[in-house]
Amino acid sequence: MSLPFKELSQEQLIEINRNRAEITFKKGETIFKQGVLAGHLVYLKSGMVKLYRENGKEEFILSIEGKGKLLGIQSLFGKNIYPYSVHAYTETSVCLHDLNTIRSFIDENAKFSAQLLKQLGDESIFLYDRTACLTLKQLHGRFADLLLCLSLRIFKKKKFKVPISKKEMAALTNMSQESLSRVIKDFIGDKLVDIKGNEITILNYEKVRHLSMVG
Amino acid sequence: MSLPFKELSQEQLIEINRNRAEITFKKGETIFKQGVLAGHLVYLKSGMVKLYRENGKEEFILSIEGKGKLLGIQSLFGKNIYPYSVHAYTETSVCLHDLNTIRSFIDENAKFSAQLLKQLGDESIFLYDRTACLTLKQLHGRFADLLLCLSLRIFKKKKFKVPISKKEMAALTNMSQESLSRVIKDFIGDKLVDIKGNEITILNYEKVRHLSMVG
DNA sequence: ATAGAAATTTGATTTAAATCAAGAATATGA
DNA sequence: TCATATTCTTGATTTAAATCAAATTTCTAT
Repeated sequence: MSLPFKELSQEQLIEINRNRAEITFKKGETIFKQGVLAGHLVYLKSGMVKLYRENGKEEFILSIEGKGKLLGIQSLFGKNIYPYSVHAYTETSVCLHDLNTIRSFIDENAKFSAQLLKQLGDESIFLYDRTACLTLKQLHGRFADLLLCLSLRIFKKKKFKVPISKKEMAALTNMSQESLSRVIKDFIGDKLVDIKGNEITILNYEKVRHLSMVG
Repeated sequence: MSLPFKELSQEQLIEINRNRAEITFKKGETIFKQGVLAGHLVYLKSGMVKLYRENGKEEFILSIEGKGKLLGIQSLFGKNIYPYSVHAYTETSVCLHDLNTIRSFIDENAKFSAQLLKQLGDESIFLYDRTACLTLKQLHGRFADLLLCLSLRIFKKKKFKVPISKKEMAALTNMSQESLSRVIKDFIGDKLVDIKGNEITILNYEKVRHLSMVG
């Protein structure tokens, strides 16, 4: 259960259970699409997704998210549309919570509101760092950041299977596929990581973190 | 008065007036600094500021803001420190609102909370676009975006005096000073803008907008 | 297992933009 | 006012990374 929901009363929990739907998306499916009227707050129960912004034919990946993330808080008030699209990298289970029910909880339960504010605030701060990373760092620093994100934020392990292609990793770090290939070659050569198929093992956190720092 | 404050009751308005301070910062002063314990929500009454993130010796400008902006919402819950620094480009008047008073309003007034959530949500969406702009567009597109931002968001005029140096504009658009010089030369040559000293006039919105679109 | 397709790697070339270096313009101050 | 510093512009050069092109590996389906 996500933090905001921990603040709900018994009755509110009953209410929310009445107004929720559990859905499983298959790998590759779109969970929701930017610009569509927002009807639900989406809680990620399991799986891995990307949030991305579509401008014309270009797509810009905002973040990757896993279990526990709450999507769509931005659409509660103001323009009632989803500000980004969400794509399932893997099979992904979600709970859909009716936005009107959520709004009624904000009316009734200040601690719930406070937790939503905290989630949104944390999201902003995360995005500050991601933006700074993408604009100030160069190839090796950006890839180091991706490794740290996958290892620390998503999988919470030093060895993990990534469900995404190299092409997708290149998009995430905002570089070309070919550049990513070369960066990975360097990382393996320097014994920072081991990559076998889609399994990544981080061999030297210190050096990866250092590269992330210096850019 | 900022939108969230419009939702306050008579008593809450009295309460907030008891717990606020009006301060004027001089050009060049720091309004608050990233990492410092956050004590206030800061309302910009007038002036122009930049929000920037400091990582080591590098600085990354998140946004420029003017009259009406509410700063520090991210620090209400969770880590109680300011996530960015704020620098006054011009003389700037602010109202400082004690964070504990604000927190008590969230307890009491759901509409106030809703407005804060809206502000934070809008901020996220703004940042999505800024990040996409800085990473996907090239020099001319980024400068076009700066012009639109200054003209539409900050000054709300097509002719305005910018209180910042070219060097600062270069930092804002994440390019070198020299590149900015060349871009400006092109813009003037193509009659998109007229620049006399620190006074900018947008001559052709259509073309500026087009450059912003195509990158 | 094998052909064909798709993804990935590698090397060569190009390109956008940074840096370097010098000169011009503007501001500052005794 | 003139001298000095600072900011800004312009051209030449370098550099990081993209693109292009081809080869290699991996995946897929018959």
